[in-house]
Amino acid sequence: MPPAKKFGLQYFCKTIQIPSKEGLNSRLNMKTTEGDQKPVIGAAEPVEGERPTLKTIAFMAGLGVTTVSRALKDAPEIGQATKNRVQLIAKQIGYRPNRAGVRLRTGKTNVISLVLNAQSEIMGLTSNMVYGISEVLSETPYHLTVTPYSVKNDPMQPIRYIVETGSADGIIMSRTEPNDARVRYLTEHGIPFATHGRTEMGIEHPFHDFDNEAFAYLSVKSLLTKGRRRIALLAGPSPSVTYYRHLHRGFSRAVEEGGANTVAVSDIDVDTSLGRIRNRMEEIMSASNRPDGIVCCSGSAAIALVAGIEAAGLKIGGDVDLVSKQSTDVLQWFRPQIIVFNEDVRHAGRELARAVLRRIAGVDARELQSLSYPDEHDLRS
Amino acid sequence: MPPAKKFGLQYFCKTIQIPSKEGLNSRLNMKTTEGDQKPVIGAAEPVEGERPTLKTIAFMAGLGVTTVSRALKDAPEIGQATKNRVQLIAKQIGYRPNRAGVRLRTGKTNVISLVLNAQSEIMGLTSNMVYGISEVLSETPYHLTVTPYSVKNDPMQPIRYIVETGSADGIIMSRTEPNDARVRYLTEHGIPFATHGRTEMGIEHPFHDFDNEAFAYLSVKSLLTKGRRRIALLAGPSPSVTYYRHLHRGFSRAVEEGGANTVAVSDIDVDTSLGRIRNRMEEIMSASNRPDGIVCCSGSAAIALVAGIEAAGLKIGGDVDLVSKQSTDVLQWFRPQIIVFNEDVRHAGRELARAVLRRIAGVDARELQSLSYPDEHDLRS
DNA sequence: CCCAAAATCTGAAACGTTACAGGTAGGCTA
DNA sequence: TAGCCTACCTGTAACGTTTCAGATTTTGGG
Repeated sequence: MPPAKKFGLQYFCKTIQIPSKEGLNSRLNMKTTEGDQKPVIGAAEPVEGERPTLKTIAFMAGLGVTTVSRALKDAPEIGQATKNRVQLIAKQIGYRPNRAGVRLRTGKTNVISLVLNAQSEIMGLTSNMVYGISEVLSETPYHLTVTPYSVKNDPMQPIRYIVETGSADGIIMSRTEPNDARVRYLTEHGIPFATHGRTEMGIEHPFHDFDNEAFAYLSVKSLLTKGRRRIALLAGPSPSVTYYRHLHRGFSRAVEEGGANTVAVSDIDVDTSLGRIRNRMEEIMSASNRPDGIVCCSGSAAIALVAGIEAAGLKIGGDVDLVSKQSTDVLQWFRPQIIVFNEDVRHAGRELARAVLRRIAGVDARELQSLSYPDEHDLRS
Repeated sequence: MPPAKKFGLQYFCKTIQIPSKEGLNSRLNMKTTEGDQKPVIGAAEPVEGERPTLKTIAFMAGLGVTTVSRALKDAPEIGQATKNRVQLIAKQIGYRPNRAGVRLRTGKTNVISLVLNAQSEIMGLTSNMVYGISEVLSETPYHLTVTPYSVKNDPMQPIRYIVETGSADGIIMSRTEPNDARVRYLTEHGIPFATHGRTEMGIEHPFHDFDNEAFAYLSVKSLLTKGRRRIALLAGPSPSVTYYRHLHRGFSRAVEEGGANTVAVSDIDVDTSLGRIRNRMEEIMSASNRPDGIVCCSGSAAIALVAGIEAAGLKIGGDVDLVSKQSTDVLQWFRPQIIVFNEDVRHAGRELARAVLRRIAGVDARELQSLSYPDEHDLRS
């Protein structure tokens, strides 16, 4: 808004109280259009097109840079009239603090880093997570940087990098493990973070998690009411990621309560390629002791799974029922329709972002732990 | 690596040539553990746990900060022996330039910003794009920040923000329009960028695009060989995004060449919610002049589309054939199986990242334009 | 063996911000 | 009126880097 800028400059130059001679001179070492000419009053004017700094405002308001800095952050030692004036100028000329300056001086980066595993993309997870986080950050001075790492690499590597180079004020990470080296490391170093998923290591830290135990429990219950007695579970990567345990806990509890039987699904998990899931599923469903009810914890895996079932010549809804978690709504339109529970990953992103921010603000970790509950949708209606 | 650090320090302190008195003293104003004590030789040692800076290396090597800075970037005015020594120390103590320092001094942010529309998530697009870009950036000093914007908001807003605050060295953006205000703005401001998709405004700029014209052409051809004569197209948002035109061009050409007929699909495009696509599709397929062949340019839309077709009581492969573009491999396992063309979005991400980087390096825009060709997979085999 | 040129190296300044340690003016108390 | 306190504002230094304009040493030619 160049017109506002012009207005601001002219308007406020008029209202400057003439400062002492030294004060004035010291304010004149502003960038001039030509390098060598003597400092003249005119030369100290903010150059059109140059980004305004504290110095610009200070000159326009006839104040010191320090005063301006404090006025902008509402410090108590600055008079109200001055604050108003400074803040008005700042707004009019479109002042925005230089991030590099702040970062160099204070060490604050105003960056939140999302550390993700690039391989284990459960359909829609990354994007929804990113958008959820961004929604929250967009109203703050924080930027979001994304740091994916390959599943083959050490998950600690990006974390160490961030800590060593001080490149973020807070970290959000997924694929949390029961005994997570990253959680330990970050806690020891006092770096704020939040995890998608829980740990089991006695360290209190911010997290958001989907209640996978409830999901598995309810899923089995749902299969039981359909008369299914031989239930199988396709879970997360065993047992490295925590929610694998939650799934099994809820699953086993419901199976036992219902007096049903468990059919083990070996060799595949949610990380497995869809092709292998399909093939393995065809094998499993061709065996004599095949399950008649399956719980699956990923939408894309469910699709491969259905393909395998049908390749074995079986019919969903007839020979076997299927319940799946999904983190995007594609399964809604997938056929045959199956029972799904939605995990709202975008909501998780929002929660996680809020958690790190509040953690950075010093809130106790215990107050930043939340769970979201499965939300059943019987798509077969 | 604290052991290496220790080793480096001890080793090199031995090899320091004793510098002149002033030189030595001037080097002693390094951060001491206690604030007020007099500068002693020991106090100037790099503090364990503090991040090393140029000053640390300078002290250890008995050189000036300037020399170290130059030596690390292989400047010609530094002796080879010095360079080797400095670079060795830097490596041993794990020196990494402070980004805020560099950025403040040079204005270089070492950041690439991915500006995305949060709503128009074509299944897997965002994540694959992010991972593709990251793959390339991970071998450079660049970080990736993601700036999503709502489809309701002005697409220019995040772009303006980035330019005004100088928060990135380069920008990657999608949903390119024939006459794209962002492209014009960035070109005028001389900010390096690359677009996913082409413009038609006579400005040469780096881009990567999927050849949607070829995709549509080949798709129709494929339908024609199956005897389909009444062909419909579900395209991108009309006509704001450029590839809408490419799709139609390839589509029309093939339909004309084959002497077939076009069936218009109104009211819906790839941005429409899956629910509305399904419903609208049901209507269209219930009408008397329904198509018998459909080309669809998004995998998730195809799923909703199939649901609509089947809701109308029609059978894929029998009553109607479907060809779709997909940017992830879920359709592979979707049933009924349809003909798909893969767009490798991860590859696009890599291309785009390479393009911005080379653009930043000063390469001519015309050398940074690439197209990727449709890759047919008949999943029905 | 001397001097100029080339080869190396150097400190100071600057980028924009905030923390620190005052400074000044005005009003109040004694 | 002197002394002090409060309210408000100030300049300087520092964060880590690079650029500028030298300074010093080494080399080589005569």
